[in-house]
Amino acid sequence: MPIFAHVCNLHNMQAKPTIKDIAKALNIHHATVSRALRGDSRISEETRKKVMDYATSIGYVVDQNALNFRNKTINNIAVIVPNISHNIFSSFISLITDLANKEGLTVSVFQSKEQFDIEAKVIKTIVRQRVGGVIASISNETRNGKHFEELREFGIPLVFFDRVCEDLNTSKVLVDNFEGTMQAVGYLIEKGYRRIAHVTGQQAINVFRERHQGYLKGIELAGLTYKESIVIEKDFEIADGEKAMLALLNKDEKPDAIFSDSFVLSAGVIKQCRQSGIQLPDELAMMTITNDPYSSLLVPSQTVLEQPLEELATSAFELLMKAMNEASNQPGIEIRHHAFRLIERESVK
Amino acid sequence: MPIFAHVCNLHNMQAKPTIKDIAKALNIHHATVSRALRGDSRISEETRKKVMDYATSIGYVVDQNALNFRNKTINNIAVIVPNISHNIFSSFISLITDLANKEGLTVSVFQSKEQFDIEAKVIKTIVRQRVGGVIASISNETRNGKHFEELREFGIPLVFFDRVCEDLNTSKVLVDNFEGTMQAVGYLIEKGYRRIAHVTGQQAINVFRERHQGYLKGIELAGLTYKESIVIEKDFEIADGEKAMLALLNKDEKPDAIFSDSFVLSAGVIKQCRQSGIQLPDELAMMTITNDPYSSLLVPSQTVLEQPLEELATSAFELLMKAMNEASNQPGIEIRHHAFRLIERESVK
DNA sequence: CTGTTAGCGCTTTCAA
DNA sequence: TTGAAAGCGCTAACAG
Repeated sequence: MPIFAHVCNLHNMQAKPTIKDIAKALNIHHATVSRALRGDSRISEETRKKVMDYATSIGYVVDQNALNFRNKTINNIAVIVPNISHNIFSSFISLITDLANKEGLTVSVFQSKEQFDIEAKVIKTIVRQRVGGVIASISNETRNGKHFEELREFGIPLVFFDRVCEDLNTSKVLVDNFEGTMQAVGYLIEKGYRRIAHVTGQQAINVFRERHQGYLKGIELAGLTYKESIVIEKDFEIADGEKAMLALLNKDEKPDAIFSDSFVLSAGVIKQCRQSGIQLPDELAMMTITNDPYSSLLVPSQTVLEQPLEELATSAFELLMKAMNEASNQPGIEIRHHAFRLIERESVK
Repeated sequence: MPIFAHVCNLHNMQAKPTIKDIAKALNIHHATVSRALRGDSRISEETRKKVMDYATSIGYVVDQNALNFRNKTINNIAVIVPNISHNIFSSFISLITDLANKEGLTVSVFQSKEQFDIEAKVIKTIVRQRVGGVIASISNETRNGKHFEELREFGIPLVFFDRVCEDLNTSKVLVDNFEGTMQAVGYLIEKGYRRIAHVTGQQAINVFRERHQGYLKGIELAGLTYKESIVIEKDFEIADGEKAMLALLNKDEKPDAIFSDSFVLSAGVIKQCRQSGIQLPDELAMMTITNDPYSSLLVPSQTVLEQPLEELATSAFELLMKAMNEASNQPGIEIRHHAFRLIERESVK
């Protein structure tokens, strides 16, 4: 239960000047003030200047809430991610914020903490807020998109990125997980590795399933037999990477390369290798999805498949703007795919 | 110039049910509906149930915008940070988001990108939005808090954290930079280091100035003479850390320990050391402010002064709530200090 | 060029 | 226990 009031009470604050205050002071009608302020061409230059000057002098600032309310317009969007503090999501939010602000939109952030219940609650909040649009990446626990339907009912456009609800007919921004992983596995094989293991996530989530399928395809294409994978079910922590590596080391046949679906997991793998005395990259090669700012600082520096975050954010924002500027009866669904970029470093020899 | 419309046009979307729709369908007055929905005790149980059931059946959701507008209340807060994607800030935002959502408040995020002009623009946007309150950490370029004054004029409470405007009489949440750094330098001296250099930021910003003063005090207390510092003026990048280290190596007397004000800078220092063949930690000890999730993964793992982020976020949020629930004529300013926590790892022997 | 009027969705007096 | 009326700040249609 909230320990503070739900909302900020502004009743006893000094009154902020409104167009009516300006109108009264200048002996004109507040509609005229409104028009002058918005630069309506029919207003005389004289009146316009008078209004502008007075408005500035008393520190008038338009009330965006009243404006939105009156016009049935909304100037903010919501971003829902599993975890705001994870670099990939905070970088994404940073990019979206810049794009949105440039368009006069503000950005509200929400996180599901990888929990379905929180995600559902967040959506309810967003509907109440009547935001203009939503960009979302789903939680690990999410199995279908029913809870997102309410957005559509309220005409709130929705764009998914990266982790998506496949059962929902909305715009989506995706990375070519299957292709990328398959090629990455091919790259490792080309470099001479033969026992490649895959550390991945929930197979119910599109990104991890596609990557695993890409991994299997890559192995199959090369006619190899070794395939081992460790699936981390919950949120990725460093400890999960350690455990995954330990599990792989305890198998009869040990891997000579790891393909990891996350920087955090790779960090754990490295940690475990240090503890187990495995020499990197000599005894074990590593390849990771996502180019974290610190991928190049690990020892050995990590060869990665970089997600083109800027492209993802730009696409997601463009698709959302498209949806927001369209009538709700013209869906205008679009699905965009972006390719990974291979960055070669020391973790693969 | 924006390439999209500034706002989302909802005119041609299906109408969302309002209390009037419910009233009409049930042949009662919309005021009654309003009361029933909010559980007003004067409404008969029969009417209440009828209204509730019908509201649910047609998917009625209160319009928070209209509510805020009508009640002159606001249920969202803004957070301004230099850069959303920097771990310390995204972690902070993550914590604030959780606290705020628990109170029924949403969080809008803004970033200054370390630029004064953007910071000033962001504040104007926030005033227009009439948010309920603001939590901010200032940009490297900010020299005074004049541009924040408008918030006060509009009765919008403001709480600073970490990097603050010292000329502004607002609530602030601070870390004991002077004390912490002084003690950290003492710790290094105790470990036998005698030539400790400081890699820091803009001395106009409270945190960096206080840390540098703490550094100097620590040196002075031990009666040492070596003091070298490199000041990074702009946003911290890995390259800045590299350059700083290079500069220190080119001095006549080389340091035997580095005290770095940022994880990113430390990352650069390590990189440069590798390039210059400096053995860490044997030839050079390192100590860093901020316990990044990856501090322990660097080689050598980094001994750090951890900022108690959770405490900072909790304090900042509490102070903001306090300010939001008070009349604007009762300032209720409070300044809270939090201590660093020393985490010993391998970078100091 | 400017004033009048009405109303967005909701709550809150004041009556009944 | 419910209805009627007013109004938050702003804009837009209509009139002049």
